[in-house]
Amino acid sequence: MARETLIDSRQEILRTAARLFQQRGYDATSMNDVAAALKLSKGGLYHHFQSKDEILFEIMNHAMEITQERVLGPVRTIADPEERLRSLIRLHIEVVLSPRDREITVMLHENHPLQPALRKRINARKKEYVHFVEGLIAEVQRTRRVKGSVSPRAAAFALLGMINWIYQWYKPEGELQTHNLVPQFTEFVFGGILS
Amino acid sequence: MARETLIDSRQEILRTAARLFQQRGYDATSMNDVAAALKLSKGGLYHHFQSKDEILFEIMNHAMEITQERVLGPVRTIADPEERLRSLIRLHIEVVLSPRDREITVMLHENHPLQPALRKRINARKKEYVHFVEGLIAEVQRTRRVKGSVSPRAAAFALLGMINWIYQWYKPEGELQTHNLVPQFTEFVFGGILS
DNA sequence: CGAAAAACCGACCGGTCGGTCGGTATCTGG
DNA sequence: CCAGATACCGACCGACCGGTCGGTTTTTCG
Repeated sequence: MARETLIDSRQEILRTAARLFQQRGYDATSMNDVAAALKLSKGGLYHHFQSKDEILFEIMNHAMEITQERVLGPVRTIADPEERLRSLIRLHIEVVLSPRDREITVMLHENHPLQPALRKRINARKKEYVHFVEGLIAEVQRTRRVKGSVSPRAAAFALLGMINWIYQWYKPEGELQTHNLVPQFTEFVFGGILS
Repeated sequence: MARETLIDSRQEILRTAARLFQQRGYDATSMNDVAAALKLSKGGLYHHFQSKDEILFEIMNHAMEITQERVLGPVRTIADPEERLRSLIRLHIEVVLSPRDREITVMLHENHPLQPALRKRINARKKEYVHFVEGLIAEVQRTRRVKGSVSPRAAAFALLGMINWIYQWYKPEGELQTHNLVPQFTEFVFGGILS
């Protein structure tokens, strides 16, 4: 079972690294820190990954896969466009706030440290997602026969901005929590502050 | 004019440092980089600032002052609440996108590197701003007699998120530019995607 | 003009960083 | 049980980082 354990090790390293990167930031976290948190030496850590860059890239890639599986996947099965958008908002918020998935926050925050070649690959996947949201919004507007003073593109960026920014201010012990954040942000998207 | 030139020097250093921090990130920019960009030696740079921390803190402080002067100041003179909010949205977007004010982007992105004591002071000023927006939204909802399914607090975070996130995707050469971004985001805030 | 103050230089310091490498322990399949 | 592969260790490397300091140039102003 060499193959399996190697994959498992890599996954566990990525999980721990993602946690540390989110807590202290990528640059402020040394490979020694990551190794120590795994009760490993730095040399041992380099047995599994070639570079710090590779770890960050894999974390971000994993984050995109999580988005694919936990947001896009479920959402695509929903027929009604409006319900599809509502679900996307809820699932996206849940993924951003999930304490299990620190990869997402790392992906949202740490683009700079990635070397250009790898960053381009991540950005390409991000663009796909924006396009999906844009198309979904356009579909909702069409079915509702909206005159559409807000272009789907601008609306998509606005929607993703308000959700992706959550990690900057969210405190689990605060008054705004997942269960009341989701309905309120959903209402905001559909009707603004005057709904 | 010793006093004046010293202040000017500091301001110029802050401007250059902010530019570099925004382009390469705070951690990836060394004090040598900053000094070189100013045609200065590292020793000469340390004649004006005690530490890299201090520079980052001053940049962020400056960013808050810019917000105060260019957004809150003008906005306060407007009597009508709805018009006040519309102006705030426009001015805030313009400040985020202004190529002159890189301090804003640095403040938005680089909270982690700041040492806790200084970070708390910046966060306090940020909170004030959120409160102001929250109050303004509440006022608009009151004058419009909205039943208010979206709390002013959630709406304020949504509004600030969609605007503060702009720096993550905005490209000056893209199809979405300041002049069409402002009206569309404004519409989005007041009426969501169905307006 | 001249002296004090401000601005600046560049060599240097301790420390840490990402990454390497030769060797050892541990595990696995025959 | 043994041999080969895998996992891991820990000492080490060169580079660079933030920051210091003694000395030199430039500016200011009486």
